[in-house]
Amino acid sequence: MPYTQTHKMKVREKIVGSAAEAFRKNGIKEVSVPQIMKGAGLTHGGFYAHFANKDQLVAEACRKALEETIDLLRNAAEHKADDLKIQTVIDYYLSTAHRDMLEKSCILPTLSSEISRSSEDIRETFTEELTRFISFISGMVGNNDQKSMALISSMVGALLLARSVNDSELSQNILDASKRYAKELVSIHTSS
Amino acid sequence: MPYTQTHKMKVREKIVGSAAEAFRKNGIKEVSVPQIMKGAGLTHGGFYAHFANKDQLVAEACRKALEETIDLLRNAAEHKADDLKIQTVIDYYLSTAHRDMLEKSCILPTLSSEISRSSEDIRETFTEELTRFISFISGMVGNNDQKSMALISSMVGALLLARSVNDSELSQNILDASKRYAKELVSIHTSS
DNA sequence: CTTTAAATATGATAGTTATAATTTTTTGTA
DNA sequence: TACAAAAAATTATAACTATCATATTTAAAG
Repeated sequence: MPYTQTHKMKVREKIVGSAAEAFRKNGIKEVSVPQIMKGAGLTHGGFYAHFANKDQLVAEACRKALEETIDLLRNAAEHKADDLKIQTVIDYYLSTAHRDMLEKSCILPTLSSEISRSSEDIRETFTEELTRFISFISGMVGNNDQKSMALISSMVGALLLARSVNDSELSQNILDASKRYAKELVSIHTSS
Repeated sequence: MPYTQTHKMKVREKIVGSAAEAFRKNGIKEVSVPQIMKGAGLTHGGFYAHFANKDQLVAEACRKALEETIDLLRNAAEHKADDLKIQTVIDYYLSTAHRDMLEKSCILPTLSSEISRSSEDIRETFTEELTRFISFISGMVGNNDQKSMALISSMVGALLLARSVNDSELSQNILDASKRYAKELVSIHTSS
């Protein structure tokens, strides 16, 4: 059997990685299969030896990207005291660094609207990963899923809007306002 | 001069309206000029007698859609007591009706990510209208712009995520959680 | 009515897309 | 070193895109 056993897997991973970056930077529909393959150092023809179609790649790229984001946040919060973990996550998520680091950032603000219009397979994968994300945040706010969902929504919406506006002061204000209120939200006592 | 003076204006409005609906339902890139013109009852060729290019139409459609949303929310809150206006807005924005009424709904969750990657003209128009939106909400929360921005981010993110997931129970939970915390946020006393 | 300019439709162009078939290259094994 | 099978590249296709040039229709003004 020519080529090592792991070779195809590695190439496949490279394609998924190329796609995960390109999608975050430019959107799913805006990035073509040839562009993705070029980003992985290949030509477009070989694509269908790895994936049945573009949708399958989209689903995998979303999974990979969301898992990377969870890992990143987990690492950032790892060495903090328990009650500071969520603050760290909020500060990171709503930082200008995260706002401006498009191709490595969280897919939720960038790709969710396209995903909501995508195939069932993509939405299925996305839902699984978002559920994981909710649980991850929930673990930092006293296992309160409601609080976690509200917090995530808040951060996702803020990053989304902060990226859309043309005015850097307004953009910063949106981030700061949400940061402040997200932290208030964390400290609200709830019966749930 | 053949055709009435108002005729071209009316047709133009019709095109903008068709675009505003189609974009919200399917995204900007996903909707072609021929599709928009068909939606307005016309053929594609005449498009460039009305607009210099697609981007110009996108900017106008975004302006129109955001102004319609503000009007809608204003009307919904109009006859409520002052301290209930914002609750009404939150309840409407995070309702399943609004979630499911894609082509008539607020563009912020649906189009913001595409807009963040769009031309300067489009972002400029978007920023103007978002500023208006922030002021509108601010007027309902004691002219607190920070609170307004945090609230809008929260609602936008929640609607976005509620639409993306595959699981209607999770979708409802996201809406409910954000509704609850948005209301808590409104009642937080702030020094700003 | 007839004219005429504006509005709309038809048709064309050059580019891009996802996908598939075919050819070429690669590389572990015999 | 030669071979076989797998991987990747080239090429092809049919459908779509934004935009433009040209033709046709419309309806107001004479």
